[in-house]
Amino acid sequence: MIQTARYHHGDLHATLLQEANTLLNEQGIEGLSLRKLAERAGVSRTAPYHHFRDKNALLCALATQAFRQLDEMINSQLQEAGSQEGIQNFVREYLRFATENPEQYELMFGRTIWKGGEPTDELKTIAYRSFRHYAERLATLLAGRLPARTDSLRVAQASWATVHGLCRLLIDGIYVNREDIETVSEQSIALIMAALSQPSS
Amino acid sequence: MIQTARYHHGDLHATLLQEANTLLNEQGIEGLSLRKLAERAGVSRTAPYHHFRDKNALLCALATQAFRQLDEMINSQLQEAGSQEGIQNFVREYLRFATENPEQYELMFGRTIWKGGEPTDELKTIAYRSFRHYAERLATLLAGRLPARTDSLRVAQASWATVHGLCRLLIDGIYVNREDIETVSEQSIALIMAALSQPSS
DNA sequence: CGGTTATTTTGACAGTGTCAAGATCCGCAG
DNA sequence: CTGCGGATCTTGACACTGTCAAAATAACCG
Repeated sequence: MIQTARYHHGDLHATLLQEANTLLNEQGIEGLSLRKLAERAGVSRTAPYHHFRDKNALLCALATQAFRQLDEMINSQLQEAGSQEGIQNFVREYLRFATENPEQYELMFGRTIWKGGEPTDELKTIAYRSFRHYAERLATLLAGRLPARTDSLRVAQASWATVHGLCRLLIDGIYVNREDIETVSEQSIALIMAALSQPSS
Repeated sequence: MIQTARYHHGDLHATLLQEANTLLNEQGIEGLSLRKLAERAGVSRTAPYHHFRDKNALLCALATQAFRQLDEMINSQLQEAGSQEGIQNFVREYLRFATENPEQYELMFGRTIWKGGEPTDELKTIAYRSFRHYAERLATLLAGRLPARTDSLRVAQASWATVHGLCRLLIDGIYVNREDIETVSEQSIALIMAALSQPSS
């Protein structure tokens, strides 16, 4: 895509991203080191530094990719089905995305990027866009059906928190077993749906 | 408590835990290194290894402490107020606990312990106990008011996921700003309450 | 007092991210 | 075609991490 680098290696930039992704999925975020990555790409330890300012930049680029994927999923999922079924399908797809790519999800929403090293502007943009698409969709769905002093943005945040929290519990294996995914997911969906149908004070 | 260690240092075991806690709160989990810790305690780098098998054991002990604190809070919060107000107060207290001690919360529920190094049996026990106390309380509250084929355990997991998810978003600063805590918290509480009042299929 | 044991230290090793300097190679101006 | 500038890559180094082995020290118990 980007026309950089067809010198020694060919296209290190792309190779690094690709190799980093497989390394991430194989060994998790804590097993992803620049030196291992460089070795896999067949270059010296410091070669990646000419394509990414530091490790944080590499991780942000990786997360950006994943968010683009997520954003696509959100859009295609929420575009059709004007009713609440669209939301339900979105939640199911979101959970599938997270549980099938736990390491990517961890990278996207984990503290490594958002607390440790500052997230790139590009990453912040795409990350917020995903949420905004969901929030906007929810807003049109709830239009006029919300009691006074209830912002649809808040509903979007609260419901996202529900799904996000479930993902974290599932991925890290806390309080929710892997085999209970189905049941708990449906219960969480019911939780959100109840709030959408019967918004209380 | 444990009668070990009144030799050279006095009580290294306790000192390490204490100093680790302040170091955790000061610099976060990624700033907590055994060497820094040892230096603060005034001992050599490898001295801690005679009180904790490895870094993971130290972190687990730290998390265990925090969970004991959380469990106490849960019990005192859910004991009184038989109605739903008890739940509401619990959620508010939980959010306060997490946002006031973000590093501890991260340690308790973060991937460092639950994914990276295996959690201690002691930690697993106390961690699950906290959740169980909440689940049991919720069960008596929902007794008889749940539609068939709806397990109260699932409701407990789903609602915990909501609060947990909100904590993560708040702490890591994703999608929810620090200044929106109040509003989003109330919205999340409303979300849970709606589900408790009007449990759908 | 002496020996066993718990505790602490020193030395070392592999691994990490990152910087500084030098080497190498491509593309483009002359 | 030649040579130069800049992009790309490598080597060497530094500080930091967790952890092990072996030696040193101090406490306790008989």
